[in-house]
Amino acid sequence: MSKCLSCSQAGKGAFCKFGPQSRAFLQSNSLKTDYVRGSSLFREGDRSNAIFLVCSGKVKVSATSREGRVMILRIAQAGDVLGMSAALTQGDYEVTAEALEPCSVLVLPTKHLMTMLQNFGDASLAAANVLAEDYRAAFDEARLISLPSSPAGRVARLILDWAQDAKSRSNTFITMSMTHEELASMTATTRETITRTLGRLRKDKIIETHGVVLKVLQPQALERLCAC
Amino acid sequence: MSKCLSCSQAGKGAFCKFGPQSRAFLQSNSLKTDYVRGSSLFREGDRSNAIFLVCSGKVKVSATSREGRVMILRIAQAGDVLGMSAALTQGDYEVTAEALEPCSVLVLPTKHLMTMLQNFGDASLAAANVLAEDYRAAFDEARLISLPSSPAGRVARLILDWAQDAKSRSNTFITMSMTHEELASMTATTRETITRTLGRLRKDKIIETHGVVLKVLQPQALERLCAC
DNA sequence: TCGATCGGGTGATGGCCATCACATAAATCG
DNA sequence: CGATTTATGTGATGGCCATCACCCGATCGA
Repeated sequence: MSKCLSCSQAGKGAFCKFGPQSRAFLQSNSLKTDYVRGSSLFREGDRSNAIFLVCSGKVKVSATSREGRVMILRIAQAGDVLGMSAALTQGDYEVTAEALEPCSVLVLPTKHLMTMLQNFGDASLAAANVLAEDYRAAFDEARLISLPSSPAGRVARLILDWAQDAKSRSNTFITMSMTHEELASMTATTRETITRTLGRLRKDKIIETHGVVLKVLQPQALERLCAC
Repeated sequence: MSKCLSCSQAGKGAFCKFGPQSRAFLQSNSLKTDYVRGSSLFREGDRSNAIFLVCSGKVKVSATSREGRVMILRIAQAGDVLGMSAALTQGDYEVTAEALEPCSVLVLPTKHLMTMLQNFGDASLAAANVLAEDYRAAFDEARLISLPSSPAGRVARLILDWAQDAKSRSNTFITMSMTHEELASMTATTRETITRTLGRLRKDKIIETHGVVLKVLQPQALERLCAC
């Protein structure tokens, strides 16, 4: 299996599986850029001019209200592509992408993206897959927020999603390297509620935490809490 | 300008602007189907086997929790395409699509969709645009629910979105043909809260309603309420 | 025409959680 | 190492809203 252009790993991302032609095109028309922790790849409202292929590091994708309330949509990792929707519709970025750790990113300007999509079939298929993933992420977020009736339920839902994710990597532990503040932004609640909810789950022996490691003791209890 | 295959209007949907070849392919491989009010085009969890091009009528797109809590993602109309994401990823439908009025729909089986995407460039571009729209709808929904801190704020946000939409059609009125129950499902709140919130907005002379017609008197007041 | 159903309006109540305030722990940095 | 920032924990309080209960009017179907 061919390796991803720069992830230097057999990437699972849609843009990691290009054939020789599209790969060469991507390589010669994109610019590898490094971002330090805290810097922005692009910001909500900026005119879109490129797509971003994450090669290493973690990128926080979020949207902000005028009041400063933040909604975290997802955490992108190696293999993920950011800014596709805005590039295709020639509009503004609808979200802000910010490096959570030092990141290495391939930046492909929109005009080259367009050329690539027109000339290489595998590239347009990959683009469609990227969009489908973006859609799923947004849909899952909407579902996470809408369906559970209470903040506590949303936290339970989030933990269950993580557990699912961990299990898919045959891992019994969840490594949660996010602050309570960030968790609050993902579940449309406040930091204090996150602290209290996690505390209560611990007290009730439903979860167990050791530093960043989180273990679910009673999945059914979480299911009951979120009820969705 | 060529007319949409079956909308019989200069459709604005991505699939309404096909060239002669892709149009002919679509026509000969899809099945025009009518749905009565209340019937389902497809249901959440069903195996995806086709995409649906709405030619006339309105279709409610929603997701449901096990408890029966409903999240309405959007109301699709003529020109909209449903089920694209599930078809492309060969997965299950993640939402339920239900006819709100008698609907006429073109049903294109997934295998023919795939053939079409591989053979016609304009079709794959259109598919990408459909996905981008789906993404925006889900994102907007997540944003609507996440960012305003209170149910009342979300209702205000929803009305503002409608006003925006109406203004883009140079219309000073909003025609709101949805029940309070449905509004509640769109804003993650309850019917009673919708009734009370609208009542209060009326009392405060912020909005005015006459039957299904709604008029915004003080947009700034709504902005202040939702604060996003 | 008359139930039956549905959409809408309203009161009472109680719990949850947002907000404010402050205290501690941990990490970062000079 | 001290000092400052960041992350977390916790109490008190009050308001909003989910829930339950009921009523009314309109619409629909037989």
